[in-house]
Amino acid sequence: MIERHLMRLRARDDIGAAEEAAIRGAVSVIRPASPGTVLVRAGEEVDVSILLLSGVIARQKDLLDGRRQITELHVAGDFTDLHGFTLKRLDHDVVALSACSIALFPHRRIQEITEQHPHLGRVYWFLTNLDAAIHREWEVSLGRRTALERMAHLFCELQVRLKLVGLADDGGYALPLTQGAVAECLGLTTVHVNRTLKQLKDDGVAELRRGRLAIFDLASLRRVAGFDPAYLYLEKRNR
Amino acid sequence: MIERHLMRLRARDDIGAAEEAAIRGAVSVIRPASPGTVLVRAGEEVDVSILLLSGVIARQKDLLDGRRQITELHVAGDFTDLHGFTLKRLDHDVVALSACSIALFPHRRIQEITEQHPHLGRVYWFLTNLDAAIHREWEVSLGRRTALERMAHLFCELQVRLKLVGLADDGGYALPLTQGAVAECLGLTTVHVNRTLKQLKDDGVAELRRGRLAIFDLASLRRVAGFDPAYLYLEKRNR
DNA sequence: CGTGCCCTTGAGTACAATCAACGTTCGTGG
DNA sequence: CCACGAACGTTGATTGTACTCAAGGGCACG
Repeated sequence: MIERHLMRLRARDDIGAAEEAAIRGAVSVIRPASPGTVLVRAGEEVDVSILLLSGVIARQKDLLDGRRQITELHVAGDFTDLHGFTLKRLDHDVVALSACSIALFPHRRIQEITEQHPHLGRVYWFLTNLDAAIHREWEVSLGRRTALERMAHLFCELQVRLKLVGLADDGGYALPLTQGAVAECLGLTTVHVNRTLKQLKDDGVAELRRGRLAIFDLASLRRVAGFDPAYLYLEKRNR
Repeated sequence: MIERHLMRLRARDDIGAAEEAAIRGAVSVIRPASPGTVLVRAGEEVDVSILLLSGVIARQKDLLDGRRQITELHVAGDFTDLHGFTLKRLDHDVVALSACSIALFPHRRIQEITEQHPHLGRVYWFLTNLDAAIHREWEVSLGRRTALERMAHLFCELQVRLKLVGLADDGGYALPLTQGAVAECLGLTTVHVNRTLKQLKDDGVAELRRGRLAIFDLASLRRVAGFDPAYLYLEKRNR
């Protein structure tokens, strides 16, 4: 249930039995969400955070004239809005991009955890800082990478993050996104995403079809992207 | 000395005398930094965080071929790398863009603070989440805003952040950046920044000259930017 | 008073956007 | 089971914003 979340934590930190119990005890409601559901609206006060069990969820920001940017994608095991614990309201929407299963984590319990399990509190602080590191890498993509590089970089990032929770291998992974959603991640138009996907496919690198990314050649994909996973902080940390 | 930092904290939260004492007691060395100094190198292990007392500091990421993106600007009162406390090493450089004065804040003291002053711990967690919110807004700029909108938006953001610590008013503020540095913030080239600045000036909105941004018409600047300061979380929070 | 950095402007180019049309897939109801 | 509609995907033609390349000007500092 929250196994993928624990996998994600344990990839980087030792989590003791008492800490695991605290986490398990904090999770309340579990429920499904269908594609397109807005789970949290920007500006709205929040007193729970959402733990994503399966599916893909986006953080997205809209401009008044309809332009839209997705600022981060979330996969199974991620908190989609742990930062809401300190921010109290979000500056962005949280939207299900595919069929999802989510669990709710009341902020009251997060506060208890930070006070009773300081190490676990730091682990959760780390998770929000990891989201910020991902934002920074996306800023680099949006500001300095070409369309092809951006796309390849996104696919590399998701490959690593999904592999960490057992949902990807070197040959690909489930990626239930429309080309429009990919465009909103990459700061491009749907049309240009379509052409860029075609180029990746024609070059024998990867192909996105029917909700699955097939990676023909992971080394090529990483080369095209100029991918360095350091920003994902994959190494194990000490207490 | 760390007055601007306290101003920044108190703009959003009540900070008690014991908390203030804990902060003051944690700050060790104070030293200057000249323009261009790299204060922290990406990948390097860190055990202190930097509190900026005056000047402008950038977080910047470089690609192998020399392309560079600044992911956030810091002004007096900001921590430039509080996230280093949980990340242990940074995914970006920290670079002085102007003459600066900085104070060092050992991570050991941050850990003590979070354990002895849980509320203050949450305030510092909040600060790192605020940086993430700024990153998200920059993603929107880089992905979806035009050059003119991006530039106006950056100038609006800095106006608000500097006003909070008493370093800006509606007529402008000191902004000791080269056009090249502005370009690295906005994902543009120096040449295009020069032309976009000229447009802002010719339109009677604002002018950047000799290290100072003169704002002719703040309302116009905000209109051009489509600026909404909600992402800066300016409202006072309760414990 | 020269040297280097930064700023400015012009001319030509390219990457991605826009506009437009058509094709495909999938879910739904008849 | 098939017909239909809507959403998603594909392709072509054209336009435009921002990049590149290039050269000259201003200013500060030694």
